[in-house]
Amino acid sequence: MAEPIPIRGGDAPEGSSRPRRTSSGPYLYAALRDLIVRAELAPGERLSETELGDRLGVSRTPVREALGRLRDDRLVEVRPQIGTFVSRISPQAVSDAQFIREALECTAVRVSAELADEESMAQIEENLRAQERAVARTDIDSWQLLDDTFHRSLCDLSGHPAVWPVNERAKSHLNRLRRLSLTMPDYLSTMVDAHRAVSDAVAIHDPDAAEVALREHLRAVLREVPKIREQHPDYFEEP
Amino acid sequence: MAEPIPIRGGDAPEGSSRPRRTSSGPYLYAALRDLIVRAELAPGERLSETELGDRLGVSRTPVREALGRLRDDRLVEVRPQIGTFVSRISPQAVSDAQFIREALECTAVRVSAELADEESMAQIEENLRAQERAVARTDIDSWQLLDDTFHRSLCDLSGHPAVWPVNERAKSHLNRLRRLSLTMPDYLSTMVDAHRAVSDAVAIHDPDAAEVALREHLRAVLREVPKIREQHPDYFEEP
DNA sequence: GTCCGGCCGCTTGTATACTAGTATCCACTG
DNA sequence: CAGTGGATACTAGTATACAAGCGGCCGGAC
Repeated sequence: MAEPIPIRGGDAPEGSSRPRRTSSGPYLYAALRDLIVRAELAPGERLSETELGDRLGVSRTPVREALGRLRDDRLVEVRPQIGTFVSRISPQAVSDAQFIREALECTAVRVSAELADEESMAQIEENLRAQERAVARTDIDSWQLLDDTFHRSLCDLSGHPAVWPVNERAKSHLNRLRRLSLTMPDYLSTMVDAHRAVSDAVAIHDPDAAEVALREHLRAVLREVPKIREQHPDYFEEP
Repeated sequence: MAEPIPIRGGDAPEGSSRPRRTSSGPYLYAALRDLIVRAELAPGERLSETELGDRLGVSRTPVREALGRLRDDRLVEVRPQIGTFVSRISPQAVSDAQFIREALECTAVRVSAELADEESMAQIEENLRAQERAVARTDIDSWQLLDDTFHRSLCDLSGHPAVWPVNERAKSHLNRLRRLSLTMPDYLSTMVDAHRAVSDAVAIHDPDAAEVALREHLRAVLREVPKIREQHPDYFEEP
């Protein structure tokens, strides 16, 4: 790994005086999680608290705070006196994450289908059009952000804002898989079609159809697992 | 609050040499969460990292680790340069927690109803009998532990061990409510009856009945909210 | 050549020192 | 007497020093 600070999206723009009074923990957590999900920190890779601190321009303390949260997410494994390692992809963890995501999002979308109002649906429609534009120019990064916003909007529509953060933390394992499978050609447009199916069902206040469409869509990622495992066998756990 | 270490279940029994090499963070987290759920640390109460460290016999560092996790759970609110406070009960947070719990446990119990085997059901049956004994002698503490085990067993039966930790973290807000409402007389036996209804439905592999029974059971706690709010108005948020 | 043992460098966990920002209280001013 | 400004005693965030354990490496013995 290189030396400087490879944090995505640019680091603190406001001057170089690093010592803010607001905790940098959440920032580091998001940055490291993103690096892990993008496999820029590869599964199995060893992480050094001191080295991460140096590269990120902070001391071990906030780094440890971020690593602690990543450990709660099971994205890293901390072995005392030995080291901290990026978790390998565990089929069980992926299955569990899928279960949690389906349970939360599908339950939420049922409520959302009942509560959906014109304004929210207009926003979601706008998001869908932006997805189509991103797909047209094969802009995977933009699409992935829009995808996240889409799912989050549907979830928030249920009126339970605390659900998404929980879902997002559980979802990391799936994101990591998806990140490795996004090379497929027709993958993106298929996804957008599925999104529109869910959106349409919500718009006409049909909870059953929305749930079915969403569940089907969510399971698409799982079907990529065997291919990915074949491409990157060292990214997976032994058993 | 008193001076010494009021940690429930006794503190480290092995000698007094505190500096183990295994992190005490999870231990402190569980201990503090328990104190908050039991309202021994009252909603709105100010927590001092230094004082907690002194009372628990550790320095600020592991205390901060535990408080960070509690902050993720929204059980404490950290205001930089001001202080750390036990979160007041937020109706929105309770509603969100209820949503998450219903989504996870009800989805899990459907799978569990399909997978249930003789041995697991025998264990659950044993747990139910223990619950009845605990209720018979009005042993609330024991019952609450058994109740937790019951729900966890049903959840784990689904074959997704990672679900319960997520559910448990989200569930804290509900536990705090329940802790305040457990004074009701017939409450306990009603609960055990509801448990048995769920268990029976799972035993005969009836996902629909199991889900309905569980959902109904889970919503029982919510009905206590108005009473509790009347008894402890200062435990709740302003709006 | 092979195997065993001790040293050394690394790791995480913990304690402590330091920084900067907030609120409170009290003295001083109008 | 009322109101305001500043010293002060806190707070959390961060950096750093220290403790203790594990693993690899190297040298020596057989």
